[in-house]
Amino acid sequence: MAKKIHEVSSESTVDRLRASGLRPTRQRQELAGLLFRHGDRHLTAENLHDEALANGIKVSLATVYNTLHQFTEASLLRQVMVDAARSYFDTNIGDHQHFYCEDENRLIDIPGETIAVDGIPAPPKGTQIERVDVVIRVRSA
Amino acid sequence: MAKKIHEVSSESTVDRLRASGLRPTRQRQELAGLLFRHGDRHLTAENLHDEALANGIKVSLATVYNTLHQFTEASLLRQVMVDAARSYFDTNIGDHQHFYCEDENRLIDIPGETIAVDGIPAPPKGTQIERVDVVIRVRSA
DNA sequence: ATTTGTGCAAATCGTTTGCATCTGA
DNA sequence: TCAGATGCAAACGATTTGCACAAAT
Repeated sequence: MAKKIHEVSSESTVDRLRASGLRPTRQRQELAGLLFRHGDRHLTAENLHDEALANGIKVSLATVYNTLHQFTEASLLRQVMVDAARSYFDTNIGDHQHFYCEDENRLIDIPGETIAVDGIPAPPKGTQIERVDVVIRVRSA
Repeated sequence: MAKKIHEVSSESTVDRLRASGLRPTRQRQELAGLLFRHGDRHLTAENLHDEALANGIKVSLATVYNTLHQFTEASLLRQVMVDAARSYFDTNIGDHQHFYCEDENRLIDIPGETIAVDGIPAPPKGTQIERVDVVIRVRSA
């Protein structure tokens, strides 16, 4: 008989998924558990897939991609574009910006209160601002 | 006898390449000619390749990629990361930022003087700021 | 002469999709 | 029951690479 090693789902996770109109399937609960258990995180689809496998969670890479996009659409995650090679997903959906270490491919949060963008021109006719993204690229000195 | 329809190379182009430590090969001169002939532009590798072919310039897509990266490294171009699907290259290397129309996948320059980022925290220990990128994502209202 | 760049096609990488099977409501 | 999810493998599109050939210094 297998021992239950981890407990990644929870009441709140289930409710959160339901509130977003997503069926709380086993995979979504387990992935949400990994994503939101610890604090703010920045990870790629591969990262999450590896982490799932390492935690004994059976899920395909395709489902990880689907889930990440569904969560992003449901505003549970935010996608960060910094590297042409791969997409990062940020579990912090609050107002904030990022440092990006180009050497180590690592993202670091900057709280939204500390940073500000001034002098934004009126958006092009017929459009409205969706989001303002700031990426501060850094390298080892 | 074929008539010379276009004249994409020039003294300044050759000098510019030389100054960047790049051999002024036929392809690099012609691509540079296309890139910098008109004002500020935002284009993908495919865009440039198509444009080259349309102008009777014989160059492979692989060479276009190589050239774009070499130009970027030589600071003749700036790479803009806004879309996970493809990379844009900006012929404007001055201080400026961008609107990004998510509907039409179009970039619009914002002059550096009009926009400002305040409250940037000290960069992580051992690193220095390389560049500050601002992307203002807009959608049709 | 030697180094550097080019072209092509094949390889690679992250990501998406088609479809048969499963599962939650 | 049955719409919605999943898994797998195959498809995909953008980008890179290996290597023989060509061009620049």
